[in-house]
Amino acid sequence: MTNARDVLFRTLADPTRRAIFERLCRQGEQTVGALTAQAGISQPAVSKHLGLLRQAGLVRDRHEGRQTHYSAQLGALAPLMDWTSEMAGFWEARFDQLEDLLKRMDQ
Amino acid sequence: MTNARDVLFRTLADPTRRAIFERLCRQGEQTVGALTAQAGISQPAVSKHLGLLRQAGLVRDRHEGRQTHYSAQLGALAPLMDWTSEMAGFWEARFDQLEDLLKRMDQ
DNA sequence: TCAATCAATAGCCATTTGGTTATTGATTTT
DNA sequence: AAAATCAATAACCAAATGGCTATTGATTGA
Repeated sequence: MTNARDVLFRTLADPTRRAIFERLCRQGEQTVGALTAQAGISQPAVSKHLGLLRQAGLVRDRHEGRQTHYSAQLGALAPLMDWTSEMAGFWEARFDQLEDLLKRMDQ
Repeated sequence: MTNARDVLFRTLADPTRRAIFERLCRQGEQTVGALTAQAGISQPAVSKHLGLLRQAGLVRDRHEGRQTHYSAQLGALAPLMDWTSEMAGFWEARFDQLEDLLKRMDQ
């Protein structure tokens, strides 16, 4: 019942987690250590957030020795954009209906 | 510290609440009773969701006798679109940097 | 006027969530 | 080989969240 869109919205809802994702978008690939250094929370907390971001498809990880590098997967934002324009579309459709109605009333 | 964007993401995170907003987008203005009839939760629960949606600027209410009509405020989605394209922008900027680097290496 | 209806609020409860510290497994470094 | 470092996992906890029932206030209908 809980689809990909639900997961996406829920994952992006937390400000700390979104900040981590934003940083990966702005600055590209980062290690867990680098992300922890500026997140203001503990390393395990950061790892947990990264795990959720990965489950949502928003980041991917790359292991290199004992470090793990994470990077943003921008494509994962597509459902978000789709949803937004879908909502905008409904709104416009209703606006057009109203316009038609007014046009008919005018005649 | 908790800005409008935070509120927006947090408000849209819950599937039930988002479904209510979607319905208002698709079908236009609805009363609390109409929304409750298909939400699968109690009237007070629906009212609570509507209260949060209103706080986020996603809906507005209109009182008419003892009924309250709610409608979607599409403009409130702008920060969401802005954020998404901002993220996409960062990604592209880094892509360009990479492209430049490769071009320089090629010479 | 009295009963019925509509929506908001109050008060409560179970679950989820985001954080912590402690530990473990794996890889480097000395 | 032993010590140090990095990131994931485990176990726990407090706070936030989303739901419920009961109630209230306001409006409408009989």
